[in-house]
Amino acid sequence: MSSDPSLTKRRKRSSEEAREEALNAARELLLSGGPAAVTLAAVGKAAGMSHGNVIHHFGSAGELQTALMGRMVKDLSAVLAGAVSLIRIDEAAPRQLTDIVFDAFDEGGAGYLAAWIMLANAGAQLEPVRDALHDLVEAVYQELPERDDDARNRISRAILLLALCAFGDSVIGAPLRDMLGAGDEASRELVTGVLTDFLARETVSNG
Amino acid sequence: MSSDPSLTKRRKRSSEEAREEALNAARELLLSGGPAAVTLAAVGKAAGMSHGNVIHHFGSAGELQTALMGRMVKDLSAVLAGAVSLIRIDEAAPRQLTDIVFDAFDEGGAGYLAAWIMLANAGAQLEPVRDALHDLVEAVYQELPERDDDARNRISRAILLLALCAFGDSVIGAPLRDMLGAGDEASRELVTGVLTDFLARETVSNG
DNA sequence: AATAATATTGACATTGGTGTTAATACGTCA
DNA sequence: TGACGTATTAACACCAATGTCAATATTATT
Repeated sequence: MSSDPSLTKRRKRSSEEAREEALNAARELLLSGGPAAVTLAAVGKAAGMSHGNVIHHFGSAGELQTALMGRMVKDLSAVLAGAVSLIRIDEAAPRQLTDIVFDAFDEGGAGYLAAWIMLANAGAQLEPVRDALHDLVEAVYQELPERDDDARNRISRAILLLALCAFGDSVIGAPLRDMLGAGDEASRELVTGVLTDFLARETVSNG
Repeated sequence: MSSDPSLTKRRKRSSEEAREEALNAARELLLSGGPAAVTLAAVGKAAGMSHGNVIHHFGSAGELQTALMGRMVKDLSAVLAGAVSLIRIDEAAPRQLTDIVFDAFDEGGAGYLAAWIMLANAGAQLEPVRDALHDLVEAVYQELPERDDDARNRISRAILLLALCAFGDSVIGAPLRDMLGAGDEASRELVTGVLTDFLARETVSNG
């Protein structure tokens, strides 16, 4: 009775596949149930494997967490990087930029994951985003008619505001918009309007 | 050996005091170590009491968590409400408004706590903030020279953007500003500039 | 087909957080 | 001062999550 061929239904994935499926399951669990819901047993069950197998592929629960953070940052960076090639400065540019960054923080719950990273004191994990943001600033800058330090500075500030709003909206936007009686698109329209000014005007009043 | 007077140094607080000290300890633990650091034992130790006593005052770990969320929302609402009386529409108003709301999210780690609430799927806990935001919108509105539906709508949008940025900056602002080479005050200066336009201009481009 | 490599599992030990309880110390009030 | 209410504690039981390990199934290789 120790070996019953009819009942054996193991599925053997490659190491990469197993990790990928486990990470997908972990991400969904985090988004649906919060950090506390991401346990080895829960991830294993959702991914169709034993919790011991999850440890086998990641080493420990902490390393699974780190891998999940790394994957999210990688995805977020990739979306931003992919957006760079689409940048064109015309009348539709502000809304396009807004949608790209807002979508980047929405898709796959990147904003939620970023918040989780910050709460877990793992801010250093966000480092790879730095290059993506720099590339984004540079791409917009190169499209400007007049290029100087002030212009680059202006773009940099615009991207900062855009990222802050995109992040904020992805995490707490829904209840906030509801409280203020604003529609689903309110945040994006708002930021689009601000960006339009930023890209059009010469300088920005400060202090 | 069951009673040794020389070693007894119990400190008996009132029920309110005990709860308050425990909540303060819990908040600090959450900010310094993340959600996982908020355990009954840790809270008890930080507050100078046994973990059993924490349960005695809150009923359960979950109720301690709920109480902490409620306390944070109450504090945040109070700061916003207290700001209402200070609102004056003059040249310094935008920066003043910005500082009030940014400080509200910074003080006591309100932004971090709000993010934690959203991650824990407890968004309903934020409900009391609704009134505070409405009052803030109304206060600014009453200071406007021309008052109509469009004006109130404009204020409402401005408060939305302000809240989004204040929240975002409190949680992820530091690393973001660092990535973009912006100074500590960059976010506030940025939002102040936007608010200045919002309060000055007639309408806002949308769509 | 046989062998090697490894993905996979189930059972177990361990740790840590939660919650219970009986006993005890502290403050209040008669 | 003595009694009462309760804040407080230590010790315990319980459970869930983590991690270990030996055995087994599955795929690839020769």
